[in-house]
Amino acid sequence: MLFSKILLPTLKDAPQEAEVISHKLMLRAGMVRKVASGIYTWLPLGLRVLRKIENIVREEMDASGAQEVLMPMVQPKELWQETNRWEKMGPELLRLQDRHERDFCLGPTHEEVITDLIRNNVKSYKELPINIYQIQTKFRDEVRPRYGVMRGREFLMKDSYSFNADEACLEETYQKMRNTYKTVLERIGLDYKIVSADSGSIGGDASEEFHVLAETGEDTIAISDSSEFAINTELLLKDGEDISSLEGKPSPDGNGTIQIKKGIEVGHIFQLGKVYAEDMKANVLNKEGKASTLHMGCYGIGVSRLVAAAIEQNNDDKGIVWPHGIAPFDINIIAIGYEKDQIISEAADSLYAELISMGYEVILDDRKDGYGTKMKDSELMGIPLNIIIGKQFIENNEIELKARTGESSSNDIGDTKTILDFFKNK
RNA sequence: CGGGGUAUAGCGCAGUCUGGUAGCGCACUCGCUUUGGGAGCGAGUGGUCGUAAGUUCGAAUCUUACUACCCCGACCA
Repeated sequence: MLFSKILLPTLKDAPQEAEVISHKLMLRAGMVRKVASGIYTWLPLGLRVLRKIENIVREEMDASGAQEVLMPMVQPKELWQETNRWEKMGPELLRLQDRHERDFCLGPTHEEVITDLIRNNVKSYKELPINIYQIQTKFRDEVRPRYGVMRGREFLMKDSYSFNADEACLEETYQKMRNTYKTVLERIGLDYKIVSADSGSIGGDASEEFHVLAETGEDTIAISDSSEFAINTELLLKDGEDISSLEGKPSPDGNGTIQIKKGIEVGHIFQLGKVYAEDMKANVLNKEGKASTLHMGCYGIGVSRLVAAAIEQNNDDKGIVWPHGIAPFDINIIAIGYEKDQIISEAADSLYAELISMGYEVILDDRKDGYGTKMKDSELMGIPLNIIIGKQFIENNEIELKARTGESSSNDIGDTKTILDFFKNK
C-alpha cells in the first residue's frame, strides 16, 4: 500500500467533539469519521484493524466448533412479539415500517431470529449441541452514544447462540465459549478481567462479562488483589453504599482485599436457559421421542468496541501503540526523498516488494514530505516497525529499523533476518 | 428525559460584550528551493458565520424559536 494512494487523512489537532483518548486518536489517525451521533464510517486504516480483530474472533469461533451464519439486520415485529420484547424494549429498539406499513425493527440482537431458525430446522437431540454465530452490524438507539465507536448506536458485534439438550450440556458449551473468549483477548494482546455479572433483564443463570481494564471504562469492577476474583460492583453494593467504600474490604471470595478498577465491557456470555425457547416453542425430540425444550446460551463480543478498547490500553503521547496482532500494517517504509532520488525509490520499492513476498503487511510512505512529518504520522498510526531509507542509505548503504516502542538499529538493506526476529520476539 | 456547554473554511481558533458586509494558524493548489523530527519564499483555492424568523439603513454580532453535536446524570446483553 502506498501512503500517497490510500485515503488516510491524519490530523494534527483532535476535533473538539472527541473527549477520550481512543476517540481522539482514531479521528487523528484517520481511522473513522462521524456520520451522525454514534454512527461512523470506517476509513481504510480503521477498517484494517477492525478486520484483524474480526478475523481473530472468527478463527477462534471456528476452532471452537461454532458455525458462521449471517442474519438480517431488519427483523419483523411478529418475531419480537413472540418473546414480548416488541413491547418490553423501549425506544432503543429502532422501529420502522416498509411500504406496506408492516412493522420492523433494526436488530439490536438476534435471539428471536436465531431461535426461529433453529426451531424450524433442528428437530432431533442428535443434532445438538449446536452453536451458531455471526459477525454483523447491530443497531441500538442508545440514550446517549459517546466516546466515538466505544458506545456507538451502530456497531459491529460477534454474537453467537448455542442450543443444548440440557443444563449440563449448556454448561459445557458455556465453558468452551469462556475459554474461546480468553484466547481471543490474549491473541489481541489485551489486559482483561472476567467479571461476574448481573444477568439483568434477560434472566437465566450464569453470566460473565469480559472487561478490558482502562481508566476510561464505563463500568466499575471490584477485583481481588490476590486472586482471579472479579465482580461488577453493582452486585456488591447495598442500598446507599458508595463505590469507594468497597476499596480495601476483604474480597468476597476470601482471598485478599478488594481493588476498584474501571473496565470496558467487550464481551458478555450468558446461560439463558429455556426462556426464549419456551416463549418461541423451540423443541427437539429427545431419546424418548418426546418434545424437549432447548437450553440456550448467548455469547457476545463487541468487535468495533474492541478497537477503541485496544487503543485505550495501548497509547502514549505520540499516538497509538498497536499490539502486533491487530496493527493495520506491520511495517512502514519511510523513504525520505522518494520522489526525487532514484537510489532511494528503487531501494524502497524493492524492499517493499520483498517484505510483502515474505508475508508482511507493508505501507510505503512515498509522500513528498520530510522525516519529521512521516515519523509523526507513523507514530500516530502506531505501526510497530518503521524502516527508514534516507541519507544513511545513500552514504553508508544502511537502513534504520525503528520500533514504535523506541528501540532502533542500523542495518544492511539485505538484512531481512533482523526484521523477522523483530516480529518473532513479540 | 433533567443539568451544563458548543456551533465562524477540512481541523484548531479569533472576531460577538460595543452592529458597518469575515480573519489567523495548519491543511489544500501552483511555482521554486528544501528533505533524518510536523520545512522556506512567492502566488492562490475554499465560508449563504448551524437553521428560520424578527429588530435595524445595515446582523457572525442584538431578540425569539428550532436543530445538530459534546459532556455529566438517568439508561444499557
